[in-house]
Amino acid sequence: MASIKKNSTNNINKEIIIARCSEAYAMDMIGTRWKLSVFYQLKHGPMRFSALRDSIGNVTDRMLTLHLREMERDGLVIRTVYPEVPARVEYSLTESAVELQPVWEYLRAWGKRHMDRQQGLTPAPLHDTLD
Amino acid sequence: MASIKKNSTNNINKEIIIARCSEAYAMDMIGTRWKLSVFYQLKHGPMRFSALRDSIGNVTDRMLTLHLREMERDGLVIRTVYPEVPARVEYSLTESAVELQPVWEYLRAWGKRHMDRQQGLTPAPLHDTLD
DNA sequence: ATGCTTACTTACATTTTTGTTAGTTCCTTA
DNA sequence: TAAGGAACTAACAAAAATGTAAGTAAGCAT
Repeated sequence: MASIKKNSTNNINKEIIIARCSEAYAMDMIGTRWKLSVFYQLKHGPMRFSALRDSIGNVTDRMLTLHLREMERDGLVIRTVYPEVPARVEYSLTESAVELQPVWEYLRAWGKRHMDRQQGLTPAPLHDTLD
Repeated sequence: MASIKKNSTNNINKEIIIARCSEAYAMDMIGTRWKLSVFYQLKHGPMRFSALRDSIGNVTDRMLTLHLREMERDGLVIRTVYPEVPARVEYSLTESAVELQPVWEYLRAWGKRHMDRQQGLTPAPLHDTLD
């Protein structure tokens, strides 16, 4: 998120998948840590930076900024600066972002169903756990 | 994916989000590099490990194994071993995984629309790029 | 006994994402 | 002149995901 090495195998694989698969393109754009929270908070209208940060909780300024910047670049949020003092900056969802709503709803329902199905039959953890 | 530190801030944040938000739970389970490709390939029926690897292309044995193991643990794929020689192992989608199909379809359409909207108006890259 | 194939595993290296801490800038009010 | 709040940015550190290269087990054919 801070700097990317264009010709790493990692990045090349990512771009190959994205190029041939719009689902992957979409997933890549919406799948990182704080983006879902941003969608969720902005669902009912614009919010300023600090309100967003406080209502999400647990995000640092830096993390929120990084994710918002990516979302802005990707056409998912709009950033509006009001020339007041102290500064007021509001974020809102774009048309495209609003159109993702059905996905969240479906995934929410699916998630609940699946979680229930998995109850009780969850096997041992897959990875080593330190601590 | 190899080892996770239970009480890192990173992991704790992740678990907080997952705990209060089934969409996040779902996204967490389906959002890593090769999983979408696995869903896609297995859509029409079971496949053996090598076929999966070859049809995805660009995956290494290790990466494919890791992702399949997670998906198995998470109730998304079923692993069936046929006691032949050389070994034959087939992977297939679970009910739950099949029920994700609408999501892929929606995201595919959304991805295309959004990609078009973004055409031409793509600003400069967000991050530094080395090389 | 050796080689062959499939489906892995191991040990290690690199890249990417996430987090920590401490600034900075702008203008305003005390 | 100093303090203050909002919205950041910079430098650095840690954790997690991904990739590379080589090796392993099982057992049949040679």
